[in-house]
Amino acid sequence: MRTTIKDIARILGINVSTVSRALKDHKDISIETRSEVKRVANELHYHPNLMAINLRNRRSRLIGLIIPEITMFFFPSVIQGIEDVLHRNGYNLLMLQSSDQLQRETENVHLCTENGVEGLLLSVSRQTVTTEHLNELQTLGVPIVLFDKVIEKTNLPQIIIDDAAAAGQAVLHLQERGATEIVGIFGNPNLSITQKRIEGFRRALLQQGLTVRSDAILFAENTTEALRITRTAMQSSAPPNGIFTMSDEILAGVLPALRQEKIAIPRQCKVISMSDGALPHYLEPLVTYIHHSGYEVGATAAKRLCEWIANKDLVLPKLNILPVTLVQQQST
Amino acid sequence: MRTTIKDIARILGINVSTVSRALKDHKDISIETRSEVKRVANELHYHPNLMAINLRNRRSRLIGLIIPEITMFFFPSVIQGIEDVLHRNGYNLLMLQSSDQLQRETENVHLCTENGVEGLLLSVSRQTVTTEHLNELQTLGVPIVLFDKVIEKTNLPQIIIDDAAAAGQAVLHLQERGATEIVGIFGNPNLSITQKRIEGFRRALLQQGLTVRSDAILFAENTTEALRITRTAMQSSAPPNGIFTMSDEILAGVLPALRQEKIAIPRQCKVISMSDGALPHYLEPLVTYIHHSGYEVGATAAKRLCEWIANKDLVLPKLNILPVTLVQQQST
DNA sequence: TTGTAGGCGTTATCAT
DNA sequence: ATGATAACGCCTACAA
Repeated sequence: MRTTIKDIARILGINVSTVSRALKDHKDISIETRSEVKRVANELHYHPNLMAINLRNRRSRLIGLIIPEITMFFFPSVIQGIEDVLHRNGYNLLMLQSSDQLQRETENVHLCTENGVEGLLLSVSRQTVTTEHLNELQTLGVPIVLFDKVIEKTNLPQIIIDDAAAAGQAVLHLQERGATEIVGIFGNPNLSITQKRIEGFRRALLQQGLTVRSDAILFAENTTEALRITRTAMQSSAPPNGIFTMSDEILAGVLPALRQEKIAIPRQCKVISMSDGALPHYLEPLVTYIHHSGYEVGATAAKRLCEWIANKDLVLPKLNILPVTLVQQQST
Repeated sequence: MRTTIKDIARILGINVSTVSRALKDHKDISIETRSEVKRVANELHYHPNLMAINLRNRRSRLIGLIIPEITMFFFPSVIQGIEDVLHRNGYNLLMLQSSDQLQRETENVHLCTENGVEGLLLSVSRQTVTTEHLNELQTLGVPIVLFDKVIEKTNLPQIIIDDAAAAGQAVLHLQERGATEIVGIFGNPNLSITQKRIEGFRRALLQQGLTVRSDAILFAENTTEALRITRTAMQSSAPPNGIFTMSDEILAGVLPALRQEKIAIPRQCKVISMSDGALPHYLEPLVTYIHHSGYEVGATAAKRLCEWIANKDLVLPKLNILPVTLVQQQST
């Protein structure tokens, strides 16, 4: 049985309200009483019961985080950014995975509602196209901030990078380095980040007067598929001499594929990726990438959320677009 | 204002207890009342308040997870394993990072106590040498399971791999493949996993009659240090022809270092690592590794914890040692 | 079949 | 300076 303020009150022969106040150094309580109370509290290893406090105060100090899946790419640093900021603001993190399923995402939203989270950070699943499942939280006035994998049609604030521009910049760079036949490999096409990166990619191809091959835009749901699809592309009669990958996950398949196909990088084929800057440094050759910081995305999302919670009247800008930078290495 | 059973009761002109029971299909309540209650509950978007329920039931359905840091290696899959199992058992995950600091770890234990977690999964920081800071939770009878980065001197159950054997197996393999001058690169020496891997490494060297070089055991706190230290080793008058790395994090520095030093792998130097099996497949050449599954470690830890919570009298075995397997690739 | 009342641990309000 | 009490939302004997 854990000690409660009742226990302390009983032992000291005083009232619970006195104990409660003494514990938080309320100035009405005499110094002696305060120290007495604290002494006993210490002896009995008293710890306040947050469930009771939260119930009473109608605050949970809990923030929900729902992401598709914790892979080794991108999300670890995002979570770090989130956890750091939340911790500094006195919030705790309720971590939930949707496994890229709308149903699990919806379940998780329920859980957030029921646990009384004060805010939600959400990166949506592949199957999510509306914000309907967020209504219950929104109705309760719980701030929600989307990040990375967001939804277009919504008024919820979003923390993202300029996906289209980043993809465009990549194409430009490939061209400058001499690539003429460029292929882009993208993730799940339902995601808005995929759409935007495709759009930027395609527009850049056109603007640079580059040929838009029939296989210019390829899709891979994971690393394995990326490997397979790349090999196929390289075995075609007219293999590309420039490849853009929209994520580390895809890049991780592309490089081994090129190796298996004995393609010299960058001589026969140049490679550029979007990345948060870890994987490209482990690969051979070192891969040129458009850097977008997962940590920053997470930290910014958390920061905005905290601001919003602190001031419910605050209207966050709908878009918070983080900068990206080109890091040139050996693959281009 | 969120709807409560009171609201529903008032609207229907019945008692809250009736509502409470109707909501959970208590058989005493008439079918009509039940459906009436549910109808209204739905209309008003009723969601039970878990803070209240938990307070009343003295259960939080919350499991605390404290890890040093969410890096891209190992922990993502561990967390996946944990989340999967907990979700299946109806628990939620309170995620906390210690940033490898005992003080933050202790703070986090407090948070767990105050949030009333029903169990704790802990992978300790570099600075943690005793379980003193867990006393408050243990006193309350909250089950604690350690995993991966554990502490030797404790009775708490631990989910680990056979670290010493794994390191030994690695040495054996290096030798079989022809390495004679073997160096091991290890992480923080305070951690028990480091100690055990060193022990297994050293013992295997001796047992195989291999020379134990003065630089046989090197330490690197992170990828960058691993890179630096490897370059230094390779520049020495007698560079090793076999390297064992105890983790992906270190391996990620070693391979680029060998590349920079223009060392041919495996011809001039063979490389083997312990890994959960992602990174070795991205590197060039593909790296041979002793596979230990992060997912299994996480899932097992969570499973054991749930069993223990379900049956407090259960005495978990102190050690739960998961198997490892050798995956040979091109680097040896 | 439904209602009443007490309590989970805490705090805020009002008294004393 | 301290005490009494009600309330946060829910559940459960026990009573009716």
